[in-house]
Amino acid sequence: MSELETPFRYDAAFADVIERKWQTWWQEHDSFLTRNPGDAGFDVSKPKFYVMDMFPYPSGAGLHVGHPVGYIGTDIVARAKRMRGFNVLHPMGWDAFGLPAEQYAVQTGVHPRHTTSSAIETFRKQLKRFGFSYDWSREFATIDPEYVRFTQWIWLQCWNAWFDESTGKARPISQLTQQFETGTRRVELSGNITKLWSECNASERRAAIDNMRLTYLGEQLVNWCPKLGTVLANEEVIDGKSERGGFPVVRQPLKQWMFRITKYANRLLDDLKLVDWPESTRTQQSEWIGRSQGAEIHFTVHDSAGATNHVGDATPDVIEQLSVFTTRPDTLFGATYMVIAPEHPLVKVAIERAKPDARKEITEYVAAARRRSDMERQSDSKVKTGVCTGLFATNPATGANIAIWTADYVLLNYGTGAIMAVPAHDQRDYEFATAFNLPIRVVVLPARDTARHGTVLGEQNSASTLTGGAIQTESVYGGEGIVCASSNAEVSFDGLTTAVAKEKIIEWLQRRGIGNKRVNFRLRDWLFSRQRYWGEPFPVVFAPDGLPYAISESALPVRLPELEDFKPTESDTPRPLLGKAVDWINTTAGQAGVSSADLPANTPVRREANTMPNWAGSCWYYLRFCDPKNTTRFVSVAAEKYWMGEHGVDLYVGGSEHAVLHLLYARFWHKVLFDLGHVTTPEPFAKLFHQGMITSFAYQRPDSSLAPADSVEEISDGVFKEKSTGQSVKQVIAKMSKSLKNVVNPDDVIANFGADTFRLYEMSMGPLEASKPWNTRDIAGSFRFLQRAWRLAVDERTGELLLATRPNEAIEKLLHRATKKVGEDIDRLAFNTAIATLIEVVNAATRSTTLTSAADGGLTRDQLIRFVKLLAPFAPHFAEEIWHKLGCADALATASWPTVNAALLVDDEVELAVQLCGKVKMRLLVPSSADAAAVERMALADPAVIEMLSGKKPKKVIVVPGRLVNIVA
RNA sequence: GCCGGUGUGGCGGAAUUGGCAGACGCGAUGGACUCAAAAUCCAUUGCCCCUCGCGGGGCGUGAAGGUUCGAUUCCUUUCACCGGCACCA
Repeated sequence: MSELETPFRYDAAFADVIERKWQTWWQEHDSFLTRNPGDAGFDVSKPKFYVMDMFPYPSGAGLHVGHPVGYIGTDIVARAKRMRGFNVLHPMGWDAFGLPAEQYAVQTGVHPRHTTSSAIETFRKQLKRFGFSYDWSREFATIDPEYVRFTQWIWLQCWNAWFDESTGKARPISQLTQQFETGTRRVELSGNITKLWSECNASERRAAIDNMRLTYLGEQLVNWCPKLGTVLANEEVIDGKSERGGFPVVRQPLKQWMFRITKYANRLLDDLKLVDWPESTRTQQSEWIGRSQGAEIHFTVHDSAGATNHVGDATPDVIEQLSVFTTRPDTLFGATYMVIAPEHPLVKVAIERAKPDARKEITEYVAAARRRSDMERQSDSKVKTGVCTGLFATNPATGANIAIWTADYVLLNYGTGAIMAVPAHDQRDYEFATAFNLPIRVVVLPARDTARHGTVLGEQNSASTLTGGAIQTESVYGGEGIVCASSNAEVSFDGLTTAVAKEKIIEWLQRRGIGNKRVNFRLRDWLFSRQRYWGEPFPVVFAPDGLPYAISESALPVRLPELEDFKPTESDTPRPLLGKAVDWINTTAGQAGVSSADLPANTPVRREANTMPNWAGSCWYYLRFCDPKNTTRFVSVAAEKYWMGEHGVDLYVGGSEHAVLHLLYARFWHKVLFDLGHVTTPEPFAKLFHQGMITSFAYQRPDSSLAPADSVEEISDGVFKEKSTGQSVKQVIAKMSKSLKNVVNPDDVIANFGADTFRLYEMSMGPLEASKPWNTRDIAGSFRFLQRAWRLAVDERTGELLLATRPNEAIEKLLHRATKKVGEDIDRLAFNTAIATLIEVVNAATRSTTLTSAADGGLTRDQLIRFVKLLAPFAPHFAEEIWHKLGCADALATASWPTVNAALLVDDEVELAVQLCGKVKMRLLVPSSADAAAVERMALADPAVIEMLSGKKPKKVIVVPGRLVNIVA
């Protein structure tokens, strides 16, 4: 009945109609088509703004309410920037290679291409329903052959480049060859031998070059599951068994492509200061890179525990050298034993030399350590395990004979895979030493305890009393201080501060030729091979001699072969799935596209059967968006220069889970491209922002297990009971998950309220960066706001505009304030407060309107135009509908943002709080022009203030103009 | 264990640079309109106390201290929750 009376009411069905109408209209009018420099209609005079989302991996499950959070945020920014006169690049695409599609193919036989393209269809359709202002003409997926072609091209750029340490930059391999040929650089062979290029044979020359390329073949341990026939990620391995199926997993070496990202460690670290990123993300990256300064020290290893207590005394049989990296060379005199990683080559030597019992013990320990995943080895930090190798080393400072142990708390891939253990000054070494009764020697005293002397402590950690004073060793002193007990016949470092001692000891080590200064990074080279089907093939083949040859650029892209069956085969040795494509693997150099200058065309070759990881496609997609249709270059020079500008992408929004890997890998590729002159900015992303997670309510039972949302009912406000048992449960916040039945589908929400309401709701939930619980009950607030705004502007009975004939002064002021506030809030991505401001405008204007005299209240035509512009970035369909009702023919998208009249931002009078000793007692109206002295006079003259003071003399009066007066009496 | 983050009404949150704590929304309560309901509009809504009422007072931003005329904001200690993760030598 009411629907008959108000056919133009803003309800879900009406929202659906206008939203689809304007989405079609925008598409037909190319409203969001972005022109590149050189295109017809490109406006050179406008500044650029490149705002981008982290593109999604389209999963079969479709969009989740968490996906749009960031997309709505960037869309608001994109729309506001357009209205402020920027050329805006706002693209969307698909990260489309990935494991889920391949696993689905294993189960069903459906080709990943089909799974992926139907998931893309779903995602695109769902995203389009939100009315995002993407330039859909730039859409692409990382699986598109033209995109793969340039992903492979970038890999070839790395193949054809080397890192020149002298300039700290990548350069083309041709320049390296030139240096060799002219003799400016000698060829380094193993064992510190160098040769001239002319003295080298062909294979030495080839090795010299291959050893310098940014991408190289390296042997790496992988978690191979013979039964599943696949390599597993660390997280997929539990207790040495596969997560799926519980089959045994072995760590096996495998030759794979690597990137020399470590060459860029310094630049990746230093350039973090060039970008406007969240501090926490920059910290995470810099900790991941993990630069630490210290020394490398070489110890001599022998297999006798023979007494060699003095420097230069008896020289036992020296077997090997053992190098360690330490950040605390100043504690060398305190090194009372050494530990090597179970995978360290020296362990093999120890096993060979050990007696049968010991040999068994060591072998078993190493085997056990190898079975444990990295995660496991690193998580239980309390219990230290290890075995003595039977080998000994000489501490070069004390001359002492110290035992070499192996323990899994030392990792092979950090530093040299070996440490000198200083139990008095390192927590882990201390725990290990006390567990195995190893000696502890104090060599650093906190600065204020310099009167004490250090010496070798007893075996136990219990307060060891020493001559000259007690040094408590229940607590390890890991800080800096004053060196003690650090003298030998040659030198003394006693009394020096930690910083000075470090320098002096390194000098001494260098003089003796047994150590040097070294910077170490935690960052490791990037393993870039996967034994999967659904990834980019490498543009490389192997000749009969086993050496790799690059496929020439003109032969790109290398396409994946068709496969019928995606099931991996059981195997004891790791092998890539693509090995099944026998006909594809075996080809000739000519067919594969290797230049005949490198290999004769009829040479039989084998294709690389590994594929690239998921990261490859996401490493450079922001560049492709600048010029996605280019068939001759990965991006045109002009488009890259214009859209990337001086600092790169102006705003990049995505989840903080990508804080390290994706964002570090993309920076690395970008820097390589920068060094080779293909891009113009040193960094890809100027400003980064992480949107928060959308969580959901979950219900916790008294035993803290969680009950599915659909099994719980709300008895009264905030009181929940489980339906089946009647047990009361507590409402808590949890991640959305299928098992908890608390996943919200955005399609349902849009069907019930419309896309504009959805956008407003997600943006008003709280700060964009915060994680927030979805609460369906609250959506009504955003919906009612739009309904109220609609009624303010439009007669629900007739559909005609309701316009005031004269402006209300208070509303005019409010509108100017709102214009300023909304603009500023969009700039700082504070959309929740911007929306609150818009609500205030509507509420104020609504209140001044009575139902019968519309013409006197509400907004004037001019005010409504401005209001609709402010609302447009948030609720674009709604705004566009009213905009066109107002008689405007062009798209609201490019209308100009309203200007603020500064004069209307100030009031004649302001209300100040009057405080007595910091407590608000009353309020006082003063002219806003009054200065501090005048305000003080007025306040003290106010009768209420005089009464409040009751004769007391004010000691001090603080006036904060426009805010408050504080009288201290 | 370490690092990072967050704690503000019944709920989501606001307070941008040390200056009136609780904007805005949800929920709740009362009223108007209606035969009635929905919708809408109006009012109230941090907690506690005094008061028939008008009013008035106290407490209050996880907890305890500190700095300051003044602290949600700065400092110290501490608790809880969330996220990440390394035994990094």
